[in-house]
Amino acid sequence: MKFYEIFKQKLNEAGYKLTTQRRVVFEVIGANEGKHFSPEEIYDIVKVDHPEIGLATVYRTLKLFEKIGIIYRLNFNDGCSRFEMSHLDDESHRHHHLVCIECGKILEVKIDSLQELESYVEKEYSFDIHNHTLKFFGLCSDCKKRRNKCKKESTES
Amino acid sequence: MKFYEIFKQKLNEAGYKLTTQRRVVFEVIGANEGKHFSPEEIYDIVKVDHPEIGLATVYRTLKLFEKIGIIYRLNFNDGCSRFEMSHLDDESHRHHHLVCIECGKILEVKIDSLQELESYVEKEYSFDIHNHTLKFFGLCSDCKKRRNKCKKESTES
DNA sequence: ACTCTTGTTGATAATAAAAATCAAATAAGA
DNA sequence: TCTTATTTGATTTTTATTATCAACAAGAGT
Ligand SMILES: [Zn+2]
Ligand SMILES: [Zn+2]
Ligand SMILES: [Zn+2]
Ligand SMILES: [Zn+2]
Repeated sequence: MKFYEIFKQKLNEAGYKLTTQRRVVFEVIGANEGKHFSPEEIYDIVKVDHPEIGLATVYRTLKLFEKIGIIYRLNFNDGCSRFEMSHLDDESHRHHHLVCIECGKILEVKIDSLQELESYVEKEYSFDIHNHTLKFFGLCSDCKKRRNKCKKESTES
Repeated sequence: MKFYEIFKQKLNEAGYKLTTQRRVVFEVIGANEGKHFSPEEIYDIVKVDHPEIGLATVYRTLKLFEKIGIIYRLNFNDGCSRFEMSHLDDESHRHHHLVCIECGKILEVKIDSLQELESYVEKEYSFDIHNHTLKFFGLCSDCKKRRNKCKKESTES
């Protein structure tokens, strides 16, 4: 798969080193499409073949991957962040999530409308929609201006 | 406003008492439409007129309000839950949020499309969309069945 | 208004996710 | 290989949220 090449490239572009720990975490997430792992869950999988890797490193790595656009951070209101690979080679594949308020099961939806989507989902997945949430992440006009003016003292967050 | 009457009714229907603490928290949220307060922020406002009310009560009350549908819990990935009044008398008013990834500012969007919405937002708000998240909350087919069969031993979560 | 019962509260301790610390280890370029 | 800035593992710290529990108060019935 070429995901790995893109991953290495993104790391490099951002000025980060390719370490064993980062490669291993990347592989765990990449090998589990459709899953939405928490840091602890990823840590448990990583430990099997690499017991020397620490939990703190998993947290750090996930934060870094999110920052450089390798993964998405998801929130299902279950007390922790969850992560999935971002579709590096096809950004249009961004999918939506169905969260069961009873059993917590998470289903993925591969289409991108909303009005149609709701009725489609209710029928096709036999899912009773109680609520939905839509968020946009981006830059407001103020920050676009500010970002253009002062590109100098850009330090890490 | 009739919000308060609906609030009292919902509390009553669910078998909860109307306490001073609950009334005060309700008033703080109701008097701040367009805001998205964290528990701590609500606590700070509540304290001004009611220093006897404790933080734990604010957390408990918010959780209760969410459960009976008085408020929505929002997540902007800033380390805490945030809350806003649900539109009790007009459910169709559910709005969407613009979250600036730089300054954290939150803007509200009052329309309900998505494809049109994206281009509308980019122009009208001069906002660069980097990402969006859509979640549906509801019941999957399995749980609908299960819920129909065993409505007996329904205890609190 | 008084009582009784049960839900509720305030103060505090307990949890748990995530971040910070820091000496030791290591990737990557010369 | 050597150098050096980056990264890591183990651990502690931080902080949002929940649990605990005795004291308290809402609301139904008298
Ligand atoms: Zn997904
Ligand atoms: Zn379910
Ligand atoms: Zn809002
Ligand atoms: Zn901004």
